[in-house]
Amino acid sequence: MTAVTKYKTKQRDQILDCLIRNKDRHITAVEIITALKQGGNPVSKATVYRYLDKLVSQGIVRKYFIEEGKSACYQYIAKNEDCGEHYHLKCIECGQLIHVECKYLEELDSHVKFHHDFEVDHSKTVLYGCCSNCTNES
Amino acid sequence: MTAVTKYKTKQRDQILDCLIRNKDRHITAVEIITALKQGGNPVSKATVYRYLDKLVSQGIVRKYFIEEGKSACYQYIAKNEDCGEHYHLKCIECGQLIHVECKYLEELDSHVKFHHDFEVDHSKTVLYGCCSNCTNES
DNA sequence: TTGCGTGCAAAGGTTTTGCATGGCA
DNA sequence: TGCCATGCAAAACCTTTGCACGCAA
Repeated sequence: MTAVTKYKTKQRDQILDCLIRNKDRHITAVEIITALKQGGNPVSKATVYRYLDKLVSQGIVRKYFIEEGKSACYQYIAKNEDCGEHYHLKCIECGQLIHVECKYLEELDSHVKFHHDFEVDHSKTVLYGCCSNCTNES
Repeated sequence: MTAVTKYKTKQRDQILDCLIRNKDRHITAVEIITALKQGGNPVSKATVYRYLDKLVSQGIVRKYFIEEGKSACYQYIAKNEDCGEHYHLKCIECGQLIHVECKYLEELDSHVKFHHDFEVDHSKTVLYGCCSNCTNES
């Protein structure tokens, strides 16, 4: 967490809007850039990357690395959803992010903590795999 | 799984050796290239990447995408250790990768599968957090 | 001898950075 | 007015690919 966003600008509104419009899926930086350009409000690459970084360090947006090391994906986290406390399942196929509120998974934390001496950071941890829809289709 | 390794070459031996020497941690392609160069047995980038791909598709080496989307990490999987079955904990501070063989965590799979209808892919999943050493230091 | 493997260089793609300009507060 | 934000272009990186040559079997 380096600098903090101080100014409100048209570009930042655009970027955040785009993320919110796609809050039910993840989206790459390039997709954001393309979408804004097509929408008639182009924003430069540098600005998009710089702002995304800030949003991530502020916890407003989550960053994923799934596409074979290629490009990072970003997804807006709604403020009222308290994502710090639960686990996330991310479907590799469709990109769906599933929020899981589950006692069993919460116990996982204490298990890992006491038996493996390791403190899990939920904000950075995602269980990758395949959701039921995608499992059935393939 | 595309092509299969047919020839045994000096370069391949070097690469595999390097992976085995570092079997207790993950290592990037660039690190392998550098190590071999410094060891007096340089192997070209292309060869390293191409061979790593093969090793991965043969299941001899595992590929991770953890380092902030930058470069992929590779780690040799000893044949008798069935790494497909266990979880990985990655310390955000020191970068240590911890292999966890644990019944509790194995149960996690079936739990997630039956209760949340989601099939976890171990090869892509890493639990991020802080190991005991780093927790104590900070 | 055959055909896979290697090396080099170039290309491809994503992300970062330097620097001058623009614009919010 | 003072900074921060933006845009552009260039650079930095990692990885892939084309092609000719080398070498294992």
